[in-house]
Amino acid sequence: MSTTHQDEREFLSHYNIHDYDVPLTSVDLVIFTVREEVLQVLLVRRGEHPFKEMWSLPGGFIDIHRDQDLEATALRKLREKTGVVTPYLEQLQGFGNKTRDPRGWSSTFAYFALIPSEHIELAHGANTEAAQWFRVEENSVQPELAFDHAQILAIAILRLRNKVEYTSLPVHLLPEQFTLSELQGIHEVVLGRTVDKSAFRKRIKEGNFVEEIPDAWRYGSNRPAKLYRRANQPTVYFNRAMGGRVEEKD
Amino acid sequence: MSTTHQDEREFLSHYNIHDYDVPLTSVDLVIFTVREEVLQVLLVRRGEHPFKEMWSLPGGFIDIHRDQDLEATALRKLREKTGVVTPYLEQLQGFGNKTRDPRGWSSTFAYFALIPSEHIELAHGANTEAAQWFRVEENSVQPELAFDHAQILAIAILRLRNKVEYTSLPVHLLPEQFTLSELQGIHEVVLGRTVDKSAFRKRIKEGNFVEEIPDAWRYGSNRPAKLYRRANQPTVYFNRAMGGRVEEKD
DNA sequence: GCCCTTAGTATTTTACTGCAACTAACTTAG
DNA sequence: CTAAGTTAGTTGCAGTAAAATACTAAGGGC
Repeated sequence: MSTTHQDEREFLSHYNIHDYDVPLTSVDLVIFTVREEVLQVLLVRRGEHPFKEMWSLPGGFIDIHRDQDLEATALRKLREKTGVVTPYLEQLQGFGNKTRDPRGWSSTFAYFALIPSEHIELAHGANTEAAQWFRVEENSVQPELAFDHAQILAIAILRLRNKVEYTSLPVHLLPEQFTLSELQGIHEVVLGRTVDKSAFRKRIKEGNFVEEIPDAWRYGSNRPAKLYRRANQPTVYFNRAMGGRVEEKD
Repeated sequence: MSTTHQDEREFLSHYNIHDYDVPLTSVDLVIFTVREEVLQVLLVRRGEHPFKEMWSLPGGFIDIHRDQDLEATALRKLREKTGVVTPYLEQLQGFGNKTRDPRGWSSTFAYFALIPSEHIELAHGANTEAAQWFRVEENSVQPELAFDHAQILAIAILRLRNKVEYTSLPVHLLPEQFTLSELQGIHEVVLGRTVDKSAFRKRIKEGNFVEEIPDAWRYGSNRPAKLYRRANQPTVYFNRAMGGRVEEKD
């Protein structure tokens, strides 16, 4: 046993990653928010080769000296671009093949973040490396994207729609305080269809993932609405979609 | 534009990954089957450092010269260990941090495979690198595992149970021909509870992911059962669990 | 003070699950 | 040859939950 341990120390002292042909490994982010009543995604204009000057998902290489783990890399990139430090963040999926990056065999861990639209300070970066919100149209975005980022985005949109349908996750797209109608609106914007009010409110009551803010109301030119905030709960999963119809054009 | 392209060529001709500190990147596999009426997972005994002689998930480094993409790496490893060439295979999740591998910052793409238990030729490899099936007990397996493989396995088991509950995926754990009772048995073994027969058969009918084999029956000492095979359909998702009770001990 | 609008609740109607009983088709024992 | 035992597969019913819709509540504007 002790021999094995000594063997291992011996082995490690001679190990050098630069002796091997390894792939590039990066982390990319799909950052969603709802602005102007519409789902939007954050893109950055690339300041360097390859794909210089094309729009792409924010991301970059793992800094093996500064980053403890993959999530730390993702959070660092998110913070650099948006200033947001406590987003909803989950891993989307890995992508890796010979051809996605002209520099060589490349793999990436794609992450998926939700942030409220308010108080976001986008990174400018002198002309290049600028960040900007783009509207999500159906399954994609208007500009052509670098690498295989269009594919990653499409998968992220699917995943988002699915999670909005089946989990309590949409609360992360709203600011601190919100009304139930606003939360329902988020559902409708992301899913692209109306949602039944009583089914929606029943889910809210049963899920316990939001709580009333005592004595807080949003006033308008009609009956005031109760204000809610996120409860300190992990994501809740529901096993059914909610009722609703696809909106008809009129 | 042409200038940008020339710039990019210039840039690429000088790019050398060995100039950078990069993480290790590997692919690991969680291979499930149902044998002896019980869920089992394939492990290999490590023949080399680090963690020499410990049990671990099968896997290894991406061979950037032979592997087209991540899935190709996963399929190659699966084939080397089991001989199986057409498994059900999906990506589980990525794992990566500073500490999981003593050789340095390491990331892995974990895959999740289902294979039928029949006709599997396990790799022997002279004493070391031997592959063996282990019973899944609750959320883990009896031997201690190398790296963070116990964590990866636990997540894979959760994912499997969830998918068995909500998708048509269990068909991939059975051989070419099977009866509906056998398929129901797979559900019960993986989920650890009984499943209602009529709810189960209703799901089968609606899902269209299996088809009757004409004139084929399994005979026993009682009424013969119709034989079925997988239909050529992608995985079907259901939005409800099926009825059933947790088995009571007697 | 009435109307309009949005918030929020109650009721009815409809569909489907969960459960259990039932029939079907074979083998084996006597 | 028949009865018993076992597993395959279907049917029917009752309780429950979801979808649809009608309703009440509470403000502001005029």
